Amino acid sequence: MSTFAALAEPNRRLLLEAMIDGAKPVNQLVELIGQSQPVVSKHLRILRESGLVSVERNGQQRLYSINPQPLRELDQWLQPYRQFWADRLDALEAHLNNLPEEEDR
Amino acid sequence: MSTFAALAEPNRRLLLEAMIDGAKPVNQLVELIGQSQPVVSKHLRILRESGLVSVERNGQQRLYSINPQPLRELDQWLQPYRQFWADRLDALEAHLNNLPEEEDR
DNA sequence: AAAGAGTATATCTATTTAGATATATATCTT
DNA sequence: AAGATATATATCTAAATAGATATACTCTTT
Repeated sequence: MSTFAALAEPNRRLLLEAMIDGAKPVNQLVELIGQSQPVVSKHLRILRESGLVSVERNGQQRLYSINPQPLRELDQWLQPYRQFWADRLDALEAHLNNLPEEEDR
Repeated sequence: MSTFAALAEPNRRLLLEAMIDGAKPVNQLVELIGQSQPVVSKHLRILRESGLVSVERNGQQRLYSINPQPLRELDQWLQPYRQFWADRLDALEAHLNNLPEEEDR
């Protein structure tokens, strides 16, 4: 399944978003998205097969985490369209505003 | 339909890509993606309803062009994931490298 | 006004897909 | 080893969707 198709399902986007702050076991993901465990496992399988997440065993749990490569490619796919919403300086400024915060130095 | 769902269909992505260099009438788009006219019109309707394209009449033709707003939002959706493939400086550098070319000044 | 060109819509069908339910597999605990 | 816990898979069903075909609409040309 393409990255776009994998991301087309809202619950799968929720699952990804839940992993932004780190790897999560399935039972935590089940709670977070409020769907049955088999449904969550099925979505996770699709995310896995699309390369969007990786799994790691930890005892009887499986820890799912984000695999950034397909998202990177999505970022690149967007490239030719960026000309439509900004000239060079605006794009740079927007990018700087979007960067994660950090202490002054 | 969500932006993601609209973009999940390969022919719709082809249609969008065909509009990168400017507005195009339906018959040109039909040729470019090699699908029947009704199928193309259907895909264009979905792109329209998702806000990804705009139409303008020109005599008996309809000119379709890219409407960037949803793609912009997709770009913003990606933001929290960018930390996974770069630290701040790398991200900035990558962004600068990605900007459209322009003459020196 | 009639004919033709460009495009949209309606309807049908086959395929895909999300979620439900039941069950299997693997690990841990006692 | 038996039970409990965590997760995956199989099967079914209802809904969504892409493409095919037929037809309607609108503008232009004659």
